[in-house]
Amino acid sequence: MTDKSSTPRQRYRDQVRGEIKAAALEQIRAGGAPALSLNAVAKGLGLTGPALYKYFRNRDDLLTELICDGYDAAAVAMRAAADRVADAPPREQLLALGAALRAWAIGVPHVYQLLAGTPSPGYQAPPETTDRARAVLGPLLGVLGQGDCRGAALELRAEMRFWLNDSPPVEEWVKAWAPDADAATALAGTVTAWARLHGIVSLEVQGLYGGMGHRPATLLKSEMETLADAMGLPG
Amino acid sequence: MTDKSSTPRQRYRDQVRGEIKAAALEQIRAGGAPALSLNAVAKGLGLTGPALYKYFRNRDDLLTELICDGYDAAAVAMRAAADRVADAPPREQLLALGAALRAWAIGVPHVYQLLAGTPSPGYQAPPETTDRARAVLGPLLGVLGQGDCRGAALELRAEMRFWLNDSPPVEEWVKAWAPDADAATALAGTVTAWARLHGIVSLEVQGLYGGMGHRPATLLKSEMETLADAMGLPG
DNA sequence: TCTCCGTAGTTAGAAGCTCTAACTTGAGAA
DNA sequence: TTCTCAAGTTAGAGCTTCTAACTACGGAGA
Repeated sequence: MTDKSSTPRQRYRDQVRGEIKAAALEQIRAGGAPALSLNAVAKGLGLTGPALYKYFRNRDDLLTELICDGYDAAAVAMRAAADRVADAPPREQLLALGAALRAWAIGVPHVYQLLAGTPSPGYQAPPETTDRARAVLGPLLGVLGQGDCRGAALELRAEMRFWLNDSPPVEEWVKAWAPDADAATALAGTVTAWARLHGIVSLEVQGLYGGMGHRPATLLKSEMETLADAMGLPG
Repeated sequence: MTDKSSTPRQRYRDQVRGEIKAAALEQIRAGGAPALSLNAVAKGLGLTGPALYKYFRNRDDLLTELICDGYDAAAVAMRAAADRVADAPPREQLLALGAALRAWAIGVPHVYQLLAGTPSPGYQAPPETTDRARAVLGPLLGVLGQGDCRGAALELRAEMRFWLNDSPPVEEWVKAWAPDADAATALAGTVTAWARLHGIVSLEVQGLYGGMGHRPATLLKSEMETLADAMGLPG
């Protein structure tokens, strides 16, 4: 069986698709998702506008692919960070994962905004983004599964148990990343970490700290340390 | 001196401006900020497109006004909540303020997204939004100023001192809302609360909890309780 | 080697958008 | 009662997404 992706036509097609995506990202970097113009992208590549419709069904299709690529890149960054500190104590792992997500996000703020925002009138995120988002958060499950809820987090953990019972995919996801941990504990810690990280990072990439004199890194460190304390993470 | 806002011309003008804003908000509610079309708004009011330019300089102008209105509404909601629990212990005040912001946001999710996102290609938030955002967070200063940083938050507080020294408007803002508190402590607690609230609420209004079985209210309560613990708030 | 198919790219154009310019009309002010 | 000026109109430039119909060429098979 001939490798389908290696016929000259297919290779050319893949390359052009890549160039289109790169040019589109550049436009989004300069002016946000609403500024993406297929016409301008085409012109930049020496084509006319309608030619792009041979490569992407429409504008939303292109955006969706960029969003999926974004999730994948974030997941790679998280995984790399997790590997780097695999032998460190859990508390340090949590700090490293938080710092990694922020570092990735501020390196490509327009991509982070793409993942978080509504890029287009009536845009609906396709279902496959859920899986990709879970891959980004996966490494957190393994770390926070080593902790233990206490105080106000107990109620949260109780609710996570219901969620786990209702949704087999979620249960599988947790089991895959934290096989030995109590699933509800890992999930409660991860959801908390997710919300904290997203709050800090999204305020930063949207420039809402503008004119604020503090460094988001300090806030992030403080928040991850506090979470490690609250979850009793050793290290 | 005749009241300028009561000449018939002016009253008519104010009313039409109000109708335009209401129709615009309705469009944004239905399809997000990028879906706002001045043409469609005008048609809905029985006018032709260009007529709107007698009332708003351009599309961004209208958006800016909607954003300012949004901040004002959020500030009113926060202030009302603060008044309602003025006699309660600080911990309960913090919980109430957090719940109030979330309740306001999920009541008008499109407005919250408007405040947080990039509504238009190249849109630049005007400087007056900073003051309005501070009015929203103000009540938190008074509550968290009654606490005390410890552990990992000490480093954050140290950074807040620099910020206070560098920026007189910030110092004034804190003094206005928490005159008797240590300004850096109040600020550190408020920035932390802000980031946590924004993380939880923005994930919710953007539907990123979609298919997640948990109730954001539980996460919010847990996070505010944890913060109250970390700041040693009595209650 | 020659033929033919299909894909890449083209132009033309519909329908929409923001926004400007120039005009008309009618309500309030003097 | 007259005059002024704001409100609203039409026309149109220049942009957008996206469809339809056409051309031309590269690669696969006879």
